[in-house]
Amino acid sequence: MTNVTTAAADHGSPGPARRARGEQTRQLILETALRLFRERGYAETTMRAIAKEAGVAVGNAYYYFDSKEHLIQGFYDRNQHEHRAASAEILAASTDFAARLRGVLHAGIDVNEPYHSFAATFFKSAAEPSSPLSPFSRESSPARDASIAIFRDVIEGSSAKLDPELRKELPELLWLGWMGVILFWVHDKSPGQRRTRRLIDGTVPLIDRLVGLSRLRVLRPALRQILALIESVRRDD
Amino acid sequence: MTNVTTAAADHGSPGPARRARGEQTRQLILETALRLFRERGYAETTMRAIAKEAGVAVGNAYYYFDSKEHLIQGFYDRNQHEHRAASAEILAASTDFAARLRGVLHAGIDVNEPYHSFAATFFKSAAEPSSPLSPFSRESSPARDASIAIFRDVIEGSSAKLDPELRKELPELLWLGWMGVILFWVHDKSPGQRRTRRLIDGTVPLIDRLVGLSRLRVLRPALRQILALIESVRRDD
DNA sequence: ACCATAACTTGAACGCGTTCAAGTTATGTG
DNA sequence: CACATAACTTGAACGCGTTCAAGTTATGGT
Repeated sequence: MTNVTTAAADHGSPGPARRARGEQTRQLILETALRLFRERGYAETTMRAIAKEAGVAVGNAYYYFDSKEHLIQGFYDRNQHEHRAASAEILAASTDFAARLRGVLHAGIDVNEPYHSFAATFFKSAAEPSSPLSPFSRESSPARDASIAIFRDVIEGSSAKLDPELRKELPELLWLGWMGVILFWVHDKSPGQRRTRRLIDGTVPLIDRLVGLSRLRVLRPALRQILALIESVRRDD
Repeated sequence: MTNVTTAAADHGSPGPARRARGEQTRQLILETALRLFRERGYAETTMRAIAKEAGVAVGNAYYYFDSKEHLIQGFYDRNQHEHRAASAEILAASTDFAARLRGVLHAGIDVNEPYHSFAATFFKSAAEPSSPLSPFSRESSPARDASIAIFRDVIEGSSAKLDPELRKELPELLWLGWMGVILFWVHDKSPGQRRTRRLIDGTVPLIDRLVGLSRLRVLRPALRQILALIESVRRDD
């Protein structure tokens, strides 16, 4: 809200005439924070501990990050990139829609797996609608768009033939499903989160069949109805 | 965790040889808290303010409630009862499955409507898997079971004919869908949350049709596959 | 009636996230 | 080179949720 804070928020995208020192300190604080989160958990890591470990004053951390929660955004960005990279390999290997979708979903779980124990701890931050960490918030729209783009790739590069109207909506729908999988995963306490794996393996064939059916003329009215529903619910914010 | 705290937790179900004074204080604190939440919002209401307004020491509130979040459970219970009462009227009016389901969902939104602005504030508490406020937690299983029972009534009292296997699973599935509607509602900033209303009105006919289709012999294998998926995902915790 | 014990109540104190007025350091300009 | 200004850094202080040792009050057994 203050001038200082607004200026600090700009650090996200490195401008042209930016001092190097600031970015360095920012990275130092972020990496120290993520390391301590991994080692001790989110709630158990205090801002004082982060500052002390990074060798700066506690107020300095608040110059670069609006709050403790905002440090998590760095974690999101990192995992997002890892998911994209892991997905690229899978998408290069096959053109079968089901195989592509299944691979991308499993890759997403793989990437997040090491953080399962403390992902739950800060997941609540993401659930609050007003929080900038919410996957539906404006502040996470870059990350959201990047994530939706992965699912667009799943469809575009696949040999699956589907209704053109559905094709436009499907990436966002798959992303929504992915959020559901994440929600399930966070609550999944089974060893290795194998219930989440089973959920993916069981759901993908159903989606695959449904998507294939979308071109049948008999089902056209039903499909239009569903698409109209989505459109009507999306209207006005 | 301490003896005192454990004893306090027992107050939820009034024992036989319980002192009246304690229950009175408990109610006083809870009602004061809910009133202040409504007036000022959850985050803006401090435990000190609740204690002061109720005329007790702050430590006394912690004798009856493990934490500030636990005060919300009282809010849940109250709304749960209101939903049940509002649903009873609707369920007495019609035996049509779609009308019953639609009515119960709208009634649920009606009951929660006055609290929309601050429901979002404490919704994050419910999203954390480890939180006792999570709808999936063991501590909320009584409230969850009561909520599922409403959807069982929707089905049992309806004239809809459906596959017996599906009939067993459907109440819990509808409850899960209801949680999804609530999640949508919490994020819904449209005036009067009319997008949520549209979501309900658009989804209910689809569910109705799907449920009706469940008895068709051609779709039997697909249905069995879905039920098997649910079963496999439910296994082991 | 008496007292041991459980039920209840108190408020100071702790550690936390966060703020901010005051400092220090680097940079671009004359 | 000097100096005004923006960038950065500091740590004490604030209000919060929560804890707990110490009190007070009511109850059941004798």
